[in-house]
Amino acid sequence: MMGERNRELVVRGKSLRTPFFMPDATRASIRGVMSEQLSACGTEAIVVNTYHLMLQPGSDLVAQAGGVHRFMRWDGLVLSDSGGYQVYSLIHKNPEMGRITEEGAEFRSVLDGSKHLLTPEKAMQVQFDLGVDMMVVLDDPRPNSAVEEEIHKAVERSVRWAERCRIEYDRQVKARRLTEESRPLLFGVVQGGKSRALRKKCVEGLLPLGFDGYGFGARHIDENGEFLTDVVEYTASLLPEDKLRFALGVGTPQDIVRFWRCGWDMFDCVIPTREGRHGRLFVKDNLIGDQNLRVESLGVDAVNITNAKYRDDFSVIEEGCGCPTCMGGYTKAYIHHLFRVGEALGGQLSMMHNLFFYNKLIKYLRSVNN
RNA sequence: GGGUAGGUGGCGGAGCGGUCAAUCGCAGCAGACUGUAAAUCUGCCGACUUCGGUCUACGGGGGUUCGAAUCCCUCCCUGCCCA
Repeated sequence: MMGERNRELVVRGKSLRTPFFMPDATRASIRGVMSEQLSACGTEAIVVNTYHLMLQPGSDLVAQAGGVHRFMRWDGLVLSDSGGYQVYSLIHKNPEMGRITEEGAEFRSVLDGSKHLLTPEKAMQVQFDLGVDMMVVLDDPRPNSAVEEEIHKAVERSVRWAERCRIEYDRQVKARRLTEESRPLLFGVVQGGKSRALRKKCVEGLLPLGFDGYGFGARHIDENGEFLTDVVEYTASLLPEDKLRFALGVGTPQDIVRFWRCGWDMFDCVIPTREGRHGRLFVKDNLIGDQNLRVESLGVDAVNITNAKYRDDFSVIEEGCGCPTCMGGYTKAYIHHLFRVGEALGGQLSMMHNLFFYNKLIKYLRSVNN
């Protein structure tokens, strides 16, 4: 098992314990949840997106606002994703949305069709303009179903892009006169799909560049939805113990525990917010007492609040839950009603419950003597 | 009383001789969602079913036709206009 699993780190003057979960505020917002409420849910750090904020409102405007923290009124930590995921979710899934060249990713804007070139250097500059606490190199993720040759090329390109990011990062730190204490952390991202050899090759390319932490990139499940335990565990074993290990886009409560057991300690995912907004609420956290953290015994369940059976269920989502929604006494019948009539408050109450649930899971992981 | 437009599945509303158990939207029932093109998307949505079909259906009744939600007659009922 990995070294110290529950440790405190200080990033730009703010402390944080591992492991931690960051909800995705892609466009500098957790759709309808205020910062005060986020904190009440136990959230300590969030993720914003380079690509989306670059297009709208533009990183220069965020800089003008005094940085993303001030802009969105969030005092906690902020990590920005590089736009690497959009290389995958937009371009690889829809070739008409742009193309990848050695220079960078040429996006056709999802907003108006205009063209935008996101180079590794640009990705760094934008993230510095956003003024985030943690940033990620631009990478080139590929679907796990891609042929090995394609993933091999993506690994090599990701390493070259990581190097360009590293160079631009150092340039920015110097130009902005940032110190060791005030500089943001920089994460490299390990690609390589399902292949041990390619993951290793990628790690070997990234380590000499010296990042503050390393991410597990691309999907962690295969085409059949099976968790790639071997490659997830193997990749973690290749990384220095004193570096942060960031499982990008992870995941379901079960997958977070799986990753954590494999040695990863940072997570971000849209699941708690998106599924909450879609009416799926996590309940029945039975973790307490199971020191082995067997995923099978997690006891995580979910209710679809839009189901007709909740129409007249006047109990809260989960008795004893400390989230703002349950503590506030909002019943299932009420939330059900809000979804029925299309009121945004239904999604907001649900997102808060799910975020609290995720943070409760994280707190439990911190408490487990590993 | 006269004229006129209509009556289609829970609602709205297509269809105007066969390929109609009937486009589509809403409502309803369930599901999906993993570095957010997602307050989105998918499936089901007359009854029964051994899922191949079977039955009852487009206001009621009666015709024409090989065949009618679609054409004709008649009755009933709505909306609008004129008295």
